[in-house]
Amino acid sequence: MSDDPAFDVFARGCASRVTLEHITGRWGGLTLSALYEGSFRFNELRRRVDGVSEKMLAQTLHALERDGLVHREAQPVNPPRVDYRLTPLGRDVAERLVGLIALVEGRMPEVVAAREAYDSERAAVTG
Amino acid sequence: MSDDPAFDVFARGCASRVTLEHITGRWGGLTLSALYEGSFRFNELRRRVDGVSEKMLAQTLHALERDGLVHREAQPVNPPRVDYRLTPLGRDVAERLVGLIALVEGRMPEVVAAREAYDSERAAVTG
DNA sequence: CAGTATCCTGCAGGATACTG
DNA sequence: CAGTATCCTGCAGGATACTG
Repeated sequence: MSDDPAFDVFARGCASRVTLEHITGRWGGLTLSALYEGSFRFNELRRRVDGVSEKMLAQTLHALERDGLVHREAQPVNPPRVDYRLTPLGRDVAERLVGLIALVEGRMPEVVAAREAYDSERAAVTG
Repeated sequence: MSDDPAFDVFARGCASRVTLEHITGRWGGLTLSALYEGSFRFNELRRRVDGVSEKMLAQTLHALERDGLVHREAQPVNPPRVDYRLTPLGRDVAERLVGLIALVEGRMPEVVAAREAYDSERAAVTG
């Protein structure tokens, strides 16, 4: 469709688009960002990522582990102890994600102002 | 819950988390990345963002416009002509997004290798 | 603790038809 | 062309109970 080498991310079924969805998905980005701050156990992560269910955290961690972004280390003790941390690749990805989050957070005043302008303009038309 | 100023992104209901979801959502990221390459009309965008429906593209563009990331310019001609392009803020955000995509694309060999390792390990246990 | 298994529901999002 | 309106469905993802 295009000779631009980056264009194929827009295609459905593109392998990198799947990975991107794991990274930027509802829980993926939050989980990677949380792990950017250190190594955490399953329930520690659950507490850090507000609103995530057991099921979704497990599913998210599996996907990220499979993609080579997260390393899972299970110690054979009782009760079990499992630690999750970023791989080098995961760290590089998380770094960009954290940068994006910081950018958005820093510019929320602009976003809020834009919303107010947008809403008041619509209100003027409708009302 | 934490004194880390960046920690509140993890909280549900946090305003920046909503914007982040628009940016990284299923169609938001793809749309911003497409617009990073220039200005496009509605149906041009539809063709560029493979798989997006009219409804979802309209909805995505509304959200991004409201957040001040995309500028919509409607010319009062018949048939109508509407062009979408990034605002300065949208450009800054899209730049990071494109960087993230490039990073992931460039390191897909690692991802693929990790998947194979993960799958063969599981197959060894199950089979 | 670190998960898995099951059941269930809301809503994201697709398909289709229509409009200024 | 650039959308909106309606209807409908699959599945993301929550709640709950259970397990090694």
